[in-house]
Amino acid sequence: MGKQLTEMLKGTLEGIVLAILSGRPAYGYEITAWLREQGFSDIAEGTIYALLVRIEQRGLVDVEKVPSEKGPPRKVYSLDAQGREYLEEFWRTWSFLTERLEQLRKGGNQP
Amino acid sequence: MGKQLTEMLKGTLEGIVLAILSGRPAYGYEITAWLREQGFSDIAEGTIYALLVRIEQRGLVDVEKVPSEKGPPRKVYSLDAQGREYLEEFWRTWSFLTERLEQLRKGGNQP
DNA sequence: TCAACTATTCGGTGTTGCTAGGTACCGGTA
DNA sequence: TACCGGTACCTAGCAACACCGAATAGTTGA
Repeated sequence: MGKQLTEMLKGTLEGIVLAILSGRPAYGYEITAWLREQGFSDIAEGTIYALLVRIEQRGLVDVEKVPSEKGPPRKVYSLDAQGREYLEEFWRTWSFLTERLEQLRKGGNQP
Repeated sequence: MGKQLTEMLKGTLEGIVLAILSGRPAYGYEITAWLREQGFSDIAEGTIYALLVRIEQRGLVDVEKVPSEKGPPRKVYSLDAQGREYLEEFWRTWSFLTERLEQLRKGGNQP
């Protein structure tokens, strides 16, 4: 899509990945591939891996190394309690934003 | 709200301001005050001014200096044709994002 | 052996919002 | 007069994030 999406993803991509992990555990390569299928065609692999490192360091996920049949071992991430809490806060913040933008879109903008 | 909102605003704040200007011309101080009323309580003034400079340099807005009764002259910004086009693309990108996130929130996440 | 796929990592870059100041003009008050 | 608060704008330095490009490493099949 372009540069606008890149900037919008700042802050939301983290929530997206956490939301994915709230469904079930997953590893980086898998997440990247899935996102591409969903239309996030130009998401960089490096971006996802860096994000995963970040949320791991913040203690939002548990990690387990699992051998793969076809390649190097996978690092499988799963949401922990703190991650679930953080995800809920993410949804609240997201709702706040979407509500304001919905208002603006409807033309309810009287500054 | 916190750090999550700060990151989310990257990319969307620009659209928000453009959307405001699509309603009617406005100046920085006014926009900041209005956003604070709308719940964006911790938006920094400097952020808005820097953003306005940016969109001006990109040719998305017209600027007019208007004297004020109580203070220095105001710089009143209004959306031009290119800005309107850019705003439409913003809405398309925004729709794309919200649709994916709506899906994820509903639990339609099978990575 | 070489290519292709799987899987992760890393350094450097550009954009963005925040912090924390500063400048300047005006009206009211002590 | 001197000073403060409200109005209005600007700026330099910082941190966080996504992207780019490349490297590394294991497995399978031609």
